[in-house]
Amino acid sequence: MKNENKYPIKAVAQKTGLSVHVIRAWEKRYNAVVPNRTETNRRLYSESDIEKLQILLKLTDQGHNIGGIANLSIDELRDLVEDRQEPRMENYKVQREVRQPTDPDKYFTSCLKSVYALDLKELESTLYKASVSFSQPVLLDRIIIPLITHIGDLWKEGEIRVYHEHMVTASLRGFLSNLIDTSKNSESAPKILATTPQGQLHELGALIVSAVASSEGWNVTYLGPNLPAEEIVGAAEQLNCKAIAISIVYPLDDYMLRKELIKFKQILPDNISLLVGGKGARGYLDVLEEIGARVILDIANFKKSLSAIRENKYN
DNA sequence: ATTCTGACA
DNA sequence: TGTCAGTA
Repeated sequence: MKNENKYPIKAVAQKTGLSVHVIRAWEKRYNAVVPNRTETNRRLYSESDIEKLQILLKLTDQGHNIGGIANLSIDELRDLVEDRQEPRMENYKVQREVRQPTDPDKYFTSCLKSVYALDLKELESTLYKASVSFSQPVLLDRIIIPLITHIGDLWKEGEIRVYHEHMVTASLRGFLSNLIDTSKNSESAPKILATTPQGQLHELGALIVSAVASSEGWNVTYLGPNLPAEEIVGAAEQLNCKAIAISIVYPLDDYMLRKELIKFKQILPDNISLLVGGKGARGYLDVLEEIGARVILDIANFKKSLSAIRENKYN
């Protein structure tokens, strides 16, 4: 009857928001959480292990040093968390309930259900709830991006209809643009343009890019999908952008798109970086190399390119 | 494919 | 805290 050790370290990382490295480091350095092991030496965490890690994260976010609190018991840690604005109020009941459903996976699943049901209201309301429950990185990495890539896969396999994708697009366009302009304030922030090239109607990838760039501190202008190269470059020049991000989904070998991409080589000023991402980008590696574009294969990659561009003053 | 340890930035 | 190497 010992079924308490269910979670491999990656699952724990996802549920807590800590990286697997930090989880191991806290164990090695402070014995914060010392899980059981499998016969092959892999860590297996219990529910209470996870709960302790969640509380530790909360406390370190509040300014506590991990070294000072790592050895405390779960109960002692709980006490530290509760003393806040209204220390002697009896809302500890409420606190318990709010803490439990804090799993991004649940929101992701719920969003997906809404898509199948074509329930736009439900989808938007779930997204909204998620946006107030999680930090922007968690929201993007654990809910929005998985949702979009999942929808993309389903669409490619013919599991869903065009109108499903349109619904998600419509809903996320509004939602993400909120996310984007609430955080773009600084005049000094580097500017980036996000769009899809002519012929590319699927804008979800460009929306992700916009959201990620925004969360990385860029001033994002989202132009919507299906724009000719001249227009994209023109807008980027007028806005004085350091970078242009375009997203390509399909097909993998579109002659018109190749032509369109080559135009960039002629009209793109060399002080503007061109970033090209999306599942479809792989089909155009040769052209992209020729026009000097950076190919973006995943979000982590994209973030790195963004900071690289920001560093190099001359791009 | 995932995780583990240890070294290093 | 992140990343890389070399294993199991």
